[in-house]
Amino acid sequence: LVTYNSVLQIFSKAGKFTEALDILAKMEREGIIPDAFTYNELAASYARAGLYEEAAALLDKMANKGIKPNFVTYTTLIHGYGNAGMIEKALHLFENMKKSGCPPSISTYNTVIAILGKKRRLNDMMDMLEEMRNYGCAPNRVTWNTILAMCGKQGMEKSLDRVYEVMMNHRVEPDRDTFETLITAYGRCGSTEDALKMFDEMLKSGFTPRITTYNAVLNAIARKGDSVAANSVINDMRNKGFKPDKISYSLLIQCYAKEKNLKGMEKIEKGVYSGKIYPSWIILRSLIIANFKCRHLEGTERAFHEVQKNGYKPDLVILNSMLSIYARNGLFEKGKEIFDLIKKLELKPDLVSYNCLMDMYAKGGEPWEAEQVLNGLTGIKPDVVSYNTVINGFCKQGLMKEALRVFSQMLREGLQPC
RNA sequence: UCACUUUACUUCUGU
Repeated sequence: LVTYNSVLQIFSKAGKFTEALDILAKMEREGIIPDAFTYNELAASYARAGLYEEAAALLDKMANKGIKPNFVTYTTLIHGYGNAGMIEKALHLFENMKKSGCPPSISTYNTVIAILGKKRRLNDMMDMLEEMRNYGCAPNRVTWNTILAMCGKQGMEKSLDRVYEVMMNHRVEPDRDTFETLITAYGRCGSTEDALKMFDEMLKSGFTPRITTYNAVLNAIARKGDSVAANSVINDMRNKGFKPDKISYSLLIQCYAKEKNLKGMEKIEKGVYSGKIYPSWIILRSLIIANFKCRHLEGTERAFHEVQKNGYKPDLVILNSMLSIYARNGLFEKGKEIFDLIKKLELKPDLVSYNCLMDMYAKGGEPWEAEQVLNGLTGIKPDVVSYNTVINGFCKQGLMKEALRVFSQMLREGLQPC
């Protein structure tokens, strides 16, 4: 049974569902009864892939087979809901878990806290910490790391300082993950100095950096667009025997973009397009976004072309960026092609896509067409950007009356002008 | 043999 579970785990981690399910079927054929581990592993792999419904369905399946879900099962499923942004479902399942007599573990609390933090529900998060304490569960290092990471993502530098201080006062020993979290968190708050300080602290505490550590440092530097410093980190890591990976390159690209340093970007592009640097999805995607941010049409198109050439399926962020840059350059036909491509790829244009489409008409001197798109939206609620786009289109043509008409329509929809 | 934190990118209007 353990052997089967291990094999199943390998397929699960690789995202190979069919193979994983084959293992399950094989177990049943051979009379090996799957246990909670088996189902938990399956649940985790569904959760990782964002298939929360399939994951949740396993609860019923387990019940049918007479296997009691344990706290790992619940934690996994709660995590799955959280990943998919289904926060209410996650909290609901957490309540059900307690009601069903399955006591939450510290990991369950950590999961819930992470979900609340991601959704910026800070008060609920504090409540959950309180509940956890009352429950007799002391925060562990993962809990602290979670809170530190959250402070960083929200850019709350003061809180970050404070939480770190409190953590120290509680005599919680930071580990390598803690330091990496701190480096990233300070970087996100815009404080490269503190990020570098944390890197020093980490070394002083006797931890050996890994590639993720260097990337965390690189991240802090890249946000400032200091490519000289970034390249010196790359050199450092090379000297320590680490080869920059795709994330390192991606960070370097972002750094150049921030700096509006097209020359620097070209240097990497040359490496990627000549095959010296492996054209991974992450790198090509970064190149599109970086060129897009620099409003560099040619570079954006080139990178987009490479994505397709290498057999990757562009996602909506990429396609919307293409729509946007074509709108900005008045390349109507190309924009239409992207819109068709979205459908051909069986993706659903989202509000951003439609806003770009409207912008294309608005900038092309066809505000009426833009308004038609606006009024033709089904299943998507236009937002302030949509209205602003159309209003702007009319204004550009000097059609103030029409602009005002759309403006009042927007007010009627209950949208606040800005 | 399973779960929680921990390195990249996140796109649209106006000024």
